[in-house]
Amino acid sequence: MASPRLKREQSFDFEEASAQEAVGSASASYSPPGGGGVFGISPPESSPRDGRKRRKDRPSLVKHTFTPHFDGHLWRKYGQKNIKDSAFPRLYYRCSYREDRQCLASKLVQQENDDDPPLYRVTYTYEHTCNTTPVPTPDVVAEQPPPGAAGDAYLLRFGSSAGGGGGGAHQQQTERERQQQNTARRRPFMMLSFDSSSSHQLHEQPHAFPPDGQLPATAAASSPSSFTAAEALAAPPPAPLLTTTMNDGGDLFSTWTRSGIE
DNA sequence: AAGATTTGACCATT
DNA sequence: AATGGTCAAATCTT
Repeated sequence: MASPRLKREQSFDFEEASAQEAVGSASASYSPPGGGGVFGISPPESSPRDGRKRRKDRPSLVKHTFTPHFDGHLWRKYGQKNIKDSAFPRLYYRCSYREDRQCLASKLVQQENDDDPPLYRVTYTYEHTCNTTPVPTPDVVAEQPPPGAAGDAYLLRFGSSAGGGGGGAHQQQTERERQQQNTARRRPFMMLSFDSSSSHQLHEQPHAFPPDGQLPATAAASSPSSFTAAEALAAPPPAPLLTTTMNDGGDLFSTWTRSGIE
């Protein structure tokens, strides 16, 4: 129509952000058909209409992080939608090389809390086939491998991507966000260097862990390198709930919930 | 000017 | 029917 653009006031749904969003959903976690990469992703096969594919057939990996934009890959935002069950909108990103390398990797970023260090739930879909060199991600995330590969094991990665080729790929999105949001409340990134030299990162959590929950976080302190599910398998907690808090020093905060997909 | 982002609308799935 | 996800055009920034 003649209306170039109707800037509609985006009235956010102030639903009081009740913490009752998908609590203990009986939805299955998702069962990947075959083995693949980290996601156990299967080839896209055929995409008649492009995009609109069955959400059920898409492998997804849910992660929690404070820096959803710093995962070592370049993403291009292609959409935003407000979810009914969430007080914050959901951001849709796709690999910047999607057209260049047909990288179907995509991710959904959704803010869960409005805490000082807001926690974002990132849902990765498909794996990167762009063959790009991921940059080190100074962030702490909790990965949940698809069931079937190793059962209900989780994978905690602290500052993953040890490669660090230094491709010099600056995150344009980050700059963009800073200008647009300009929250001025965000403190500089937390450089979490899990090195054996310093042992004051993962411990002294003010919050009490589950009685029987042997949080790998403690073990992580001992294992500066990447923490593998194998370690966690040593003592699988009865409750699939991981809650890692960070002390006032502002360092770490991991939250993993089994109800990733709803 | 090009690329990236934003917003609205359409469509697919549930 | 409702929600979520994606596409497309327009807009903005670099």
